[in-house]
Amino acid sequence: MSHSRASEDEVDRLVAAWRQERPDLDVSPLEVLSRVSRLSRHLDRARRAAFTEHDLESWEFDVLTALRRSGKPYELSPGALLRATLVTSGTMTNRIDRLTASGLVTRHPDPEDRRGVLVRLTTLGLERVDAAFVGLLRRERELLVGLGEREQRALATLLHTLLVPFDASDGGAH
Amino acid sequence: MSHSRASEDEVDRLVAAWRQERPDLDVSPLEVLSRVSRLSRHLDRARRAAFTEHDLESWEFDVLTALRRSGKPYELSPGALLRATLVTSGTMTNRIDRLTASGLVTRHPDPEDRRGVLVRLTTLGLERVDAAFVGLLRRERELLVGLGEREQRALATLLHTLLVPFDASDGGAH
DNA sequence: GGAGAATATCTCGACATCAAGATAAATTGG
DNA sequence: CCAATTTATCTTGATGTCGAGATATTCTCC
Repeated sequence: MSHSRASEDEVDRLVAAWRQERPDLDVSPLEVLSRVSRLSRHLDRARRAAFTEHDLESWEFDVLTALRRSGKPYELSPGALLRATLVTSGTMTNRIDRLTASGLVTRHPDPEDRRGVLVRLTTLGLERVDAAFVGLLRRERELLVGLGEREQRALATLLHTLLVPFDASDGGAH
Repeated sequence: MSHSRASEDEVDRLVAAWRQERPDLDVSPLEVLSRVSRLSRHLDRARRAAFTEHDLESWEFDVLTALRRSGKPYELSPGALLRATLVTSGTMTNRIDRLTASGLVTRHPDPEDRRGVLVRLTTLGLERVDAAFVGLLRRERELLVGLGEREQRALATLLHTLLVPFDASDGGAH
């Protein structure tokens, strides 16, 4: 059985080059993980393009969606937000500052913990993130046209397996 | 047939939350693409940790490996390097400057094009990148233990399909 | 109930990246 | 063979992120 591929991607070339230069090494892990990295890189660009239509930066979208999907009253602590977005606390403080300045979120003291703060989506923030999310899904669907429904599910499952060890434990970056 | 999953990853939680909040939307693209992004993020961290053992930063490794796998005389133009690493030209200039300062590469005029420059790996650079590459492969293999050989190939093929549209066309970022 | 550890957030300085534009050389067409 | 365009690299300024440490509050447990 031959699994002929329509054409090469950059990782095919990269792996072929390594096999030439280091035939003593098994570079097969790159077939998976270099593709993940490179695809993520391309995705970032596509996402950025999708968001400019809605006057949002990628980092803004990441924070706003975390709040949006938490449900009413669209409110989370900075700590919860940094765990959701995989950035450090200093970065999150900065992001919240800027989102506050542009009127998309507000900061409130946590009534149950005086160390804490709660970040809440404003009406404007809610509108923006909902619009941008619909646009993002449309673009993402386009990126996936090469795969059938069954293949998409298979891919999701395989990625899931790789992700569990990371997400099951704590998550780092504080 | 039931494909029961051992446990949840963060994307399972994220998708479930969206289905609760926006049952009108089909968020299935996230099952694939959010996993790609998050996995890439975790990978970056793992790679960073692997490289510190060899006194290298991730960005240094990216440039040095591109040179390494190009074969003797381990020499590429800045333009070729930026296409290989998906960064902009300003970034690449900066990287080459710093790699030159730390003695891992040298810059030479291109004998065939006086606009051009060739970046060449030094002996030190070659040693470092070879050592780091072996270390990286070891770590990456550990990250893939959850998948059998057959599954890894399937995953690579599916990712390949998504990647081709990006890599077949030009690649952007100049 | 008090000392010490843990937690939550913020501050600040260093730094890598990007985007846009500058410079220089090569290529193309008339 | 010259002008216009394209290509290759570098420069510059703005910005987002990280990492380490500061501050304030809560938790643990003796």
